[in-house]
Amino acid sequence: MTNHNSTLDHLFTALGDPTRRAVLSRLALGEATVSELAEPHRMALPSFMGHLRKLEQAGLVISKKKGRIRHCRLQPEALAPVRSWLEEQRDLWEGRLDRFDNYVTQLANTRNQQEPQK
Amino acid sequence: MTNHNSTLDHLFTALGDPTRRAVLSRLALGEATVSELAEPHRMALPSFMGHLRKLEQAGLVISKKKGRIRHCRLQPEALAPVRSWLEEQRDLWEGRLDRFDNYVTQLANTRNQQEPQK
DNA sequence: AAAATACTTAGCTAATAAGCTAACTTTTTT
DNA sequence: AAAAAAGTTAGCTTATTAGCTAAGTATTTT
Repeated sequence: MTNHNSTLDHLFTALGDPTRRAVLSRLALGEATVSELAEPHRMALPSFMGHLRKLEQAGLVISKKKGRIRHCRLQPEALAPVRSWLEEQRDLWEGRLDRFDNYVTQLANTRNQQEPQK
Repeated sequence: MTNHNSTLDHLFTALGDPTRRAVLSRLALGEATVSELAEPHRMALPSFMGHLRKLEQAGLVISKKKGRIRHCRLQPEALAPVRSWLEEQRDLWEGRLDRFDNYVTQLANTRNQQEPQK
């Protein structure tokens, strides 16, 4: 295939897990430290860190360490490629619907001409 | 967590693979048989069927067998939960920005009152 | 009736993901 | 100076994913 878009791969994969989506929702309310983010999830910290790492790799979260504390925040622009892909798909699909409309319209016209009264 | 939404899990996971996204783009142009869908992908048929199965499990594709041929088509409504989730996230984030704006504005006012000229 | 087509099923391998515990490093607190 | 806090790193287990080949089952075609 011409476009193996690994950015979309990483984004969609990151979003395909409930823990990770919960972290994003939490971060939408404001910055948080790793422990704060981890607290609601029944999971050992190293396991949770794995999820956080995926979110960072997808570009959805950015973090910076101050002293012994790591602060995380959302990078909402990172969702742009996802939105674009969805819109692109919608356009494709609507394009198809339009063509189908044209076809039906044309077919109706043709029929009216060929069989004026049935 | 209160909402372990496995529909979103399946959808995002299905979208997180380039072969599967390519199949969706292809199907946006119109129905196709399994072999037609598989043809552009350098992959054995059983491997490809695995991808198709995931798309069906996510509800994105519907197929029906006529004779020995399986015809597939897109189910575009299936993307709705994805769109909803994205909009929900955007709302959350914009909500936060609004609150931040208010905070900054308020802070500025307070400063003006406390330290009229610095 | 035989051969070809279009999947399907079964079973196997290698890689990745998700989780854990234990031990370690670096700040901060006391 | 010692203890607590907040991550990190290392290493291990289990489950899932993605791919393959070989063989099997219906349906058409010839």
